[in-house]
Amino acid sequence: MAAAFLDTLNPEQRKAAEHGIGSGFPTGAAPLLVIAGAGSGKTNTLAHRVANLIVSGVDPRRILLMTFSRRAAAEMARRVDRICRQVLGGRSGQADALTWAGTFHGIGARLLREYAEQIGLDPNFTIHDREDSADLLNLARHELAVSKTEKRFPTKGTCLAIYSRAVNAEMPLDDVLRDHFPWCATWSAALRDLFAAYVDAKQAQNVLDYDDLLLYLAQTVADPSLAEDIGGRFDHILVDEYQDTNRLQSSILLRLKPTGTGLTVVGDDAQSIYAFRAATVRNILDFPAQFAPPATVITLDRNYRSTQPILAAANGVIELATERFTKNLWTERRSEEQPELVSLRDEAAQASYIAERVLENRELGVKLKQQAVLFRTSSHSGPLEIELTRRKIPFVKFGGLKFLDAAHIKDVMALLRFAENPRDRVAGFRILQLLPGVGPMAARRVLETMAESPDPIAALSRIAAPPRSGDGWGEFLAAMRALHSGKAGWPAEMGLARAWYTPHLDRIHEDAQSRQADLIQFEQIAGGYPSREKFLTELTLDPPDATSDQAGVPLLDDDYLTLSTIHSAKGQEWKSVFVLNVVDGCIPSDLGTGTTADIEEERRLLYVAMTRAKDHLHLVVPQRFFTHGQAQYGDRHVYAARSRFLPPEIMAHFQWVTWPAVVSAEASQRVASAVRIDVGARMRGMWS
DNA sequence: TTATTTGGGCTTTTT
DNA sequence: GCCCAAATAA
Repeated sequence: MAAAFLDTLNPEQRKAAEHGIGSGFPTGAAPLLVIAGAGSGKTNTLAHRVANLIVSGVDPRRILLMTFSRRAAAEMARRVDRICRQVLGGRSGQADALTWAGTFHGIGARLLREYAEQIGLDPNFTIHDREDSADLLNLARHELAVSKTEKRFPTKGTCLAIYSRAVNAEMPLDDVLRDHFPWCATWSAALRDLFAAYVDAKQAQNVLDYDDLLLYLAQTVADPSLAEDIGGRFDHILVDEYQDTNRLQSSILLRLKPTGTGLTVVGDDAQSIYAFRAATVRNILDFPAQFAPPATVITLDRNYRSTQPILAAANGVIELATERFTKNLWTERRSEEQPELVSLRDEAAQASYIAERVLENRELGVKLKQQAVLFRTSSHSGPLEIELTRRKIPFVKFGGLKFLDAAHIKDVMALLRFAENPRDRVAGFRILQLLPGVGPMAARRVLETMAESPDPIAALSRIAAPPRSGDGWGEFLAAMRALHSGKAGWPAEMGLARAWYTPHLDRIHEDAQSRQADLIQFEQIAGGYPSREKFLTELTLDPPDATSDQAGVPLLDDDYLTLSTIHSAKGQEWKSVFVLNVVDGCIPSDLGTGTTADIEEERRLLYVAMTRAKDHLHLVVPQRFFTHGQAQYGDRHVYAARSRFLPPEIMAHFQWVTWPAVVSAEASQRVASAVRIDVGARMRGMWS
């Protein structure tokens, strides 16, 4: 049965798409590892493999597809659907049946709700995001009174990072402290107590944090009969971006498919950039040997994305890595244009350079949507965002601060979550303190009374209004009861929540107006979800990750420039890519230069950024770099050196440019003398 | 007990 | 600049 739709693939891609399909099918596919370099058609290959499985008779509902983000999952489902329609002649609905596509965390949440009864979990658990987890940890921290000791105890954020790494790397606490948090090593015993209290609190409140979604699932499948039950629901499990999974995730996978039958993992060891989240490149490197006989390995090293000079430069960067990588990419896309290494004065010049080049590109026919600006740290794009706004160049920014992190959004989320799960103390603590006259003490008393009762909402109704809470208390009770009853239905409940919150918003925030606009947008987003539970769960696991200069998300047919952290740019590509601040201290980040492993990860980060470009690549090097930790327009700065990942020996891969081009003194003189301004009027204008 | 002010310490990437 | 904790005022 020659499948014509696979003819578009190259021989290696085709091998990956056809592996194990044939004799002994559908249960006989031996484990497969695909090492897929940047731009090697990885997503396309994986989509063809999934489509091929479906076309060959595998029930799509029995395929589990794990991706790194929901966006990636949706894209994969879309492509599979398209291929299936092509092959099966327009019969639709095949890929809709690809019901098990999502992130490890998302799949975990879904399976845990389904198996809750069997593992002693209340299926109505709510999920804490990182901030919530840190807040709960903080409450536990205060109760243990470790915050009062003479020497400063690690902050809640650090505590959570330590906890999270121990869980995700499946490492003992002391090893984690030694390897990653040596300055906290003296707190080992106190941290252990704190984590124990944290776990107790989560269980008493019926909440799970991100790590629990994996941890509970791992514990569930540690039971052989449950593992067989869950693993048996899927004939095939495919995992994308395997280089960015951690030990805990690989444990889950191996317990689901101990023999590796039906297992496919895809990834690129050279693009591993999530070690800070306990991802380990060992997962992908050690994968084949986990099985007997070992997994088949297929390498895709032909790059279809970038021109040869861009690839040569990227290969140059990654070849200097201390660890040898498994492959070098090659391409047949010739070009005369080398990547540019642009040297300029400071970040302000960097911003105008990019604005100008972006517009110039657009004149030449490259739409804004086909261009992107990438950076190591979200805040690095600040000056550029101001410049773009000034020049009215529309942009959307990915990564960094999220919509959901804004205080007013979190307030409304907390109210909804408290109604969903009245035992969720972090949500309750936040909401109660919004009421005038209610502070930490009053809130604590209310929550404690609720916690003791088998029916917390009834208990809440009986509590006497805290002194000085006024009308606020009655209104709060009414809102809580209405929301908890669920009578209004979804998304009407969102309107209810917003109506309750609006007076508080006006009272608390100066800029209530713009925040109110956010909330209206938030209500619209809510309408896209079928229920409150789905809304809360999915928004926590997959928050909208873009912010833009315009109110609301731009329409899909609008043209806009993409600004993104390098991490958030994973898997994407643009015709023209600019990388900001390719300077020691930014790439590598001065915070990430502790160990060799840290530095190597930063090198891969630059490699990932460079390999996003198809035709044009600009690495920008500002010579003067303003340090943070000071007022805006302060002048503390350092003279930055070009990133250590661009040493002299690979400079031949780049074309050097300085900007602005040197102008003769005479010309600049003429420009200066033509300018006339009234400084006095401007001074007076400052006060009128 | 709550609300507001002040001073000191830290400052990344994300499911 | 932002978060946090301690100090101070209501």
